[in-house]
Amino acid sequence: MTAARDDVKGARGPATLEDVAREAGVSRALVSLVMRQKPQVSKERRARVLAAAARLGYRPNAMARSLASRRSNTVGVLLNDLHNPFFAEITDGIEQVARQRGYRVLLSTGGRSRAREESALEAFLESRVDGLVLVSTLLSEAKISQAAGLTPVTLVSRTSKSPSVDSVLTDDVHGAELAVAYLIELGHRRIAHIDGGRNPGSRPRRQGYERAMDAAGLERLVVPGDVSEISGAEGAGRLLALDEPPTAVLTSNDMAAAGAMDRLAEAGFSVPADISVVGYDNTSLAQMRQVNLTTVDQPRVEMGRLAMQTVLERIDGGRTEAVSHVTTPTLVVRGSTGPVPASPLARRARRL
Amino acid sequence: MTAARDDVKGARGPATLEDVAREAGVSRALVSLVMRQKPQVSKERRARVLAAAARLGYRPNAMARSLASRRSNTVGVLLNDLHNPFFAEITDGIEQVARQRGYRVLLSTGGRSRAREESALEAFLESRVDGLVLVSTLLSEAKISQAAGLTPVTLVSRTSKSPSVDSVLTDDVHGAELAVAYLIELGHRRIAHIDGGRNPGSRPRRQGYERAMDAAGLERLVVPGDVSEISGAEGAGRLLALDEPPTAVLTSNDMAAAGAMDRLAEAGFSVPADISVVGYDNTSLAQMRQVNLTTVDQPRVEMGRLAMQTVLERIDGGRTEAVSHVTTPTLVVRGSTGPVPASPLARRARRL
DNA sequence: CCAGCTCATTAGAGCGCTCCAATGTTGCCT
DNA sequence: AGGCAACATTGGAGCGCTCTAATGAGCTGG
Repeated sequence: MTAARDDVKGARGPATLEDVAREAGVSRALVSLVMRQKPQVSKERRARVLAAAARLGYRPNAMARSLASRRSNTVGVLLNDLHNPFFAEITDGIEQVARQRGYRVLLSTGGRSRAREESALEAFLESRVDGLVLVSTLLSEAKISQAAGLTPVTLVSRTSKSPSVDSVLTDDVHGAELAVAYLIELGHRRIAHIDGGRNPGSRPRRQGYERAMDAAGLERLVVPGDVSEISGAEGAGRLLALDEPPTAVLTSNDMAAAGAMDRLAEAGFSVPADISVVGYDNTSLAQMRQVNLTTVDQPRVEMGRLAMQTVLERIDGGRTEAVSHVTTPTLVVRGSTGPVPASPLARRARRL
Repeated sequence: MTAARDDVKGARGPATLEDVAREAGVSRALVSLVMRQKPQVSKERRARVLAAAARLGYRPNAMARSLASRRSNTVGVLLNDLHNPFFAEITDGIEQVARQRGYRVLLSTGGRSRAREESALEAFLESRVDGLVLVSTLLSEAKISQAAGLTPVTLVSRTSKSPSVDSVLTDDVHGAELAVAYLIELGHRRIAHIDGGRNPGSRPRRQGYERAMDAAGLERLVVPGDVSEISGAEGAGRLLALDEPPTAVLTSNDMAAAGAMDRLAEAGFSVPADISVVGYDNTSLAQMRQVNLTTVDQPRVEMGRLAMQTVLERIDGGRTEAVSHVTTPTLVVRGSTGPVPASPLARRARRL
């Protein structure tokens, strides 16, 4: 009845293929065939092996399996920041495809630190994952193409010159342009941008902002920042400290926008009556009614799916030329934007 | 200059220990010793090996290493829901300790689905992780103790009768009592609870609610739900449809609270003027000024740290008796709660 | 000057699995 | 009845590493 292990030379860890073979009275190879669902096994043998395996509570050792087969059936996913809902949504897409294709997904975070991303990457490489999806990674070009030399790599929200790296992205320049164009349409002239720093995606977004401002003949107003709530708040603080604060702000992502709105509210400004705010990503955060943020949508789940498909094309399909999928962003108008206030100067005067 | 590989019988994957040994003119064992930073290696040899390894771009194969050493130096972390910031914060704590103790963390999500959690657990078990942290897991008692029989398991926000499973939790009964007591103090009598369903943590929270209501001689009002924004919104909808809606609501977590507030706003109710809302977890969500949610704080990062420490005590320290760390929740009062409205009936009349 | 040590180094046997070539076994056709 | 497919099954050689016990070198002391 009982486990039927612990017999030969005492309990030694979990049951192995060999134990199952002995228990079923067949060869190790046969058990291996059964475990891998190979067709060329007779019904009776298969049943016998399965029964023996169940009796012993056998669970294949993934390491041994990968070592021998040289495939781990696993794709590593490196997430820039677990706190940003954007990454959860990308991951949803990744997992959908992985599940349906029988792949395993292993997640790791960089915590918005390049050093931590590097060590996570190293760990994935040492584990010999079959492929890698790097989402908004902070990793250097060099590290990325080095990794790509070892295993298929797909970048999400980030580009690479390397000819062996695929990518899935959104046309962020265009996204930012959409946002700025909309603000201009609302009558805003003094439109600021809180930069996203060295985060991938931030550069094209700033470029889009600049391009749209230039095209409209408006003066650029960029303050440094990154993609966290804190930095959004700081950026807003900087803008409010100006002699002539902007009437609208485009941030580099939704979290920064939330931080900015927070700070604006704290300073007694009302959004959008006094100042309009536009985010980027259309994460669940932006969708909350309390936040109700006008933002630029990226098809996150679809991007995740695409990324997984792309990496699998190299793993299974043997594709070798780099591909780059670029999706089109759309503006989602919500309550954080409104017409330019009648007299911005009056407001400023009030504050003095 | 170049890679110096691809020589013997063509390019065959990444460099191995053996390649390095050959390159350095030493035995495989010596290279192994150097790689594992063992002290008993002479300075010159060590340098020679390191140089050879660098020259070949050698990267140890984690699978082979684990297979041979029977340790993976990796702890698997199973997260219930990547979308809930609660889990990101727990993970922060886990990673802090892992990093400082030289352990590797592998993340996996259940996506709030028991089946998916089961397959993620299975994957971890097959990979022979050295330990497991299950955060708010939906897994059955049976699966959990089965897993615990194979590797150290620490539960976060969940209990288990199994004598081989450790846990880190918050006194949720007390937390919910705090919240209800506060609402009562504000004058509320009609206080509802949107249940968290089968999610771990939800039961004690409901019990705390019930206990506090009973103690105050108030009538319980519980509607079903779970821990998502959607369910919070639905729960709020149910409550609003009552003949006599409550003047205050305690939800099972912050996300549900956000959903509920969303729905209340949609229905034209103002929070807290018409109705007070209390969440649970004090996640970053609750802290946002736009949400500004009164909630029950759990020391999330500390809980994550504790969980990792606990699992490492079994792995490294050899502890075998189960331990259970219970932290104390505190109420964080913010803007979503206020005194009971003067005439709740008037408001109701207004809606008819 | 060599026994007796210490210490760096190495050979070799696994770890648990996959995979290929080789070995039965059965059935079918002529 | 003999021969040959076709198929199920197996032995054994790895996969890349660790670990133990054994080896060899260098040193000390009597």
